[in-house]
Amino acid sequence: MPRAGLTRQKVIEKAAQLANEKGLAYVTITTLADYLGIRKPSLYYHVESLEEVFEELMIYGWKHVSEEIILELAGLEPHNALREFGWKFYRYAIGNPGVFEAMLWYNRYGKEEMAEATEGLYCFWFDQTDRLGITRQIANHLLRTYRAFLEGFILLEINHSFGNPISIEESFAVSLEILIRGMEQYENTGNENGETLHQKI
Amino acid sequence: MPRAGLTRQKVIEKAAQLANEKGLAYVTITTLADYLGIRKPSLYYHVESLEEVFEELMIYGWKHVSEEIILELAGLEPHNALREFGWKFYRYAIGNPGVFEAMLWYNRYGKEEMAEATEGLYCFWFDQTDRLGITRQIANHLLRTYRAFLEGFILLEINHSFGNPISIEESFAVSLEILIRGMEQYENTGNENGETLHQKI
DNA sequence: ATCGTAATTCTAACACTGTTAGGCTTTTCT
DNA sequence: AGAAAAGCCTAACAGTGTTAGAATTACGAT
Repeated sequence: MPRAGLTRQKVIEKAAQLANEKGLAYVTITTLADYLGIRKPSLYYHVESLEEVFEELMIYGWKHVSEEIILELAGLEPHNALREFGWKFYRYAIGNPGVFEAMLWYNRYGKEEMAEATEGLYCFWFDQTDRLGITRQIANHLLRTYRAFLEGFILLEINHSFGNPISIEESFAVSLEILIRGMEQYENTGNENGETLHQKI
Repeated sequence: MPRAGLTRQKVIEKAAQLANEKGLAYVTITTLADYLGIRKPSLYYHVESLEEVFEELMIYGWKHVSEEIILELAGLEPHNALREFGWKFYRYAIGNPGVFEAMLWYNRYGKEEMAEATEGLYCFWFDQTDRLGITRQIANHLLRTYRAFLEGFILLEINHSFGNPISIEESFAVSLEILIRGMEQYENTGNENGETLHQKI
């Protein structure tokens, strides 16, 4: 039997593909092995368990979305930057629904790799809130607000949980305006020098 | 062998208990049968499948949360009503995490029973938005905003996905202020008479 | 070139799921 | 009391993730 020439990286990438095509729940040891053209037990040479595959998918997703977002949002006015941040995240998640589902498990595993993958996002966020004169204390709360909304909204969309026929994109647009306008009440109340960077959400 | 004297209702209630104690993922045919003191196949006399159990849990949750919320929020000023709505939902979900997880699947099954269970919530929502002079069109968008944030935030909390040690309740409080302040930009722009009631979200 | 070793894939088997088939008791109704 | 239905059981099946261990393939040094 000829070898498949697999590597851990390729396994994860294929898993990402499969998850995006058929949903994360479809990714099992069986289906993934099939998709890779090998037998189930052979997978365990590259990966420790199914759970580890999901964990890697999570890191994979946050790494990619961080890169995309940070690269393209430098130099925007804070409000616009935050709006575009929302849209970029949204488009990535809708375009990669399976990987997004895995991203939801962030912090379930306390890995260093995760901190590295998202460090750029934190910097970006606190950069904007600093420029808006928002306390670091509040900025941390607002980050949770933003994250909760984004992940919640996209999860609902992916699960087809919006029954109403009105435009989902329009709902998302309105929601961003709500958030951006809502945080104005906390602007220009903060110190110049933030407390600590590299916070977890 | 003496009978357990079970009924469909009791099975669902026990499933809810189990889900809240150990998490929804812990609820399986095996564990549930064990918890009820019967053998696995006996469950199928009361219930069609495991998926049906989850579906019933979802309806169960929405029914309960609707009742709680609507009963206690009559007569409040709209902004306060919305704030209290958020808190009531939050406390219910945190107090019943397993049932809440099942509630996330809303609209995955297009059941009539679901529409009935949540009808009260819709009425409550549109009652508040009407009084604030918000268009029904916008009110539908805002409902999605609110729902996405609530479900997203609670899901993150339940999954222990907030790594930062700062107070989660305070984050929730700040978030509600964001939402309530944010929607002011859409107030007093609507007609007196709403379009249609009983909309899906 | 060839031998030894390590890397990669395999088959076989295990414990665990949800689910179905069919038998045996207990309850309920006439 | 007798018939019918309801409620629970044991036995078995196909599917899952996972482990053990044998069989190949590839590679590096002699």
